Amino acid sequence: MRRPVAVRPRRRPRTYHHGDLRTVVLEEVRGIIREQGISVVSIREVARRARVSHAAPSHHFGNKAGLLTAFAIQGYDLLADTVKADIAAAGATTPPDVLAVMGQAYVRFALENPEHFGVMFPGELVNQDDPEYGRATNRCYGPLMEVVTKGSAQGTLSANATLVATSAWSLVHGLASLWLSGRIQARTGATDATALARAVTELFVDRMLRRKPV
Amino acid sequence: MRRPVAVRPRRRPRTYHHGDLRTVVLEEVRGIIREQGISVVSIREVARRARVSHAAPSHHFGNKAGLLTAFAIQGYDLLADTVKADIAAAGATTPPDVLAVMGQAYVRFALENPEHFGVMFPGELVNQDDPEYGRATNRCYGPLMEVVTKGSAQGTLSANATLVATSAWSLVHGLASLWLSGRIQARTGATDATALARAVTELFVDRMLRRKPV
DNA sequence: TGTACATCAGTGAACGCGCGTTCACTGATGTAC
DNA sequence: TGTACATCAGTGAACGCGCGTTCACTGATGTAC
Repeated sequence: MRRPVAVRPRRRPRTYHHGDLRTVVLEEVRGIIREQGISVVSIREVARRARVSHAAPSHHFGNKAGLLTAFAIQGYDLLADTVKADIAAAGATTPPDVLAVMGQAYVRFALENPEHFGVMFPGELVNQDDPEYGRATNRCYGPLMEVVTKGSAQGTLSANATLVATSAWSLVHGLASLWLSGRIQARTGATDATALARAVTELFVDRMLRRKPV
Repeated sequence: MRRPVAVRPRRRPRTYHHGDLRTVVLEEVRGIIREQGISVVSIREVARRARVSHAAPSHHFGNKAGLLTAFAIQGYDLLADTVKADIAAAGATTPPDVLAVMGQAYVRFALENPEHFGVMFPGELVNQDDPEYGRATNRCYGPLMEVVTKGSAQGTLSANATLVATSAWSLVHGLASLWLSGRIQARTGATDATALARAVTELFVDRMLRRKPV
């Protein structure tokens, strides 16, 4: 079975040690969700796609909850990176501008990574006690709280900053969720999610954050 | 096994025909989700709780997708009823007022029926081709489109009414989702969802719908 | 440069379980006469 | 009021399947000397 001649040609004749199995397994999780849905994710299916024995993923992630927790953590890190990069790219500095960019980045992340987004939020699948999980979520919420606090102190955001932050977050989260479930397209005929996200976000910022009070 | 003397005391010695199995099964679906999570829902578990053979639910719903579709349909009907009742109770008549009430009713529905809410929106579990499903969702979206169209024609809602409607829907959907996942409580320390929903909705209506333009 | 050895990553077999679906059946109900 | 019969609702056994987890193991790697 381990002879150089390939008895099972599709079986990778590579080394015994995979090299980067952890990364590959997380990619396969994503692939399964994208192609077949989250209910199909299993340790055995993921191992099959990665061409390793089904005990190998358990070796890395402990159990199924550990696997999905790792996938969710990857999602939070990616979200934090996306938001950070977009703020830098837009050169946004004032709290209202930063908030507007953050909102669009949030939606962009969800649309580009629906597989992660769908695992990060229901929460039922994930081991929320994992300290890495807490660290990763803090990387996302920290910047939001920071900008809201700053804007509140400066007076560039209205006094009830927490309420505004909650509204902003709800707005973009709901927009992303409804778009991903296909409801918005079905009901409004919209086809360009990015344009819609920009319109919704800018409307919100203009009206709610009084960027240019008249 | 069917003698009057109860061999298995917990087994209902009732009639062979259950009488209202369909209703009971849907209640058990709700119970399972509430107590153990949606991943635990299965035809066999639902049958166990209803004290019938596991073939009985299949007889009513065809298969598992049929069961969850029926549950989602029940949710949409309940949502439509909730919104309708709240509008009537509030005596709202102008489009902005109606929209504000609808938003709060949407959140109230989600908070009071998290089990249904969680099945209605992911969509992966549900047979969306079911004509009853289409009917039930139309009962929900119809009134929203109606009030937006009316307000747009009257001029009581801003011209880009579809954008406002999408924003409103996203806002309350996101608020409900994030609250149910526990994120908002964890991050803002809020404890009263109803009060928060009122505050968010009223802020939105006041700023976005220009009820009293200054 | 070579060797011994500890550590690590992945294997493969085994376990017990709960699941969805199907099917011939049977008990109960209700309707026609 | 009684009877025959069609229809309906629920039964119980059987099927094959994929799953998560565990465990003794083995091949590969890397480090100390």
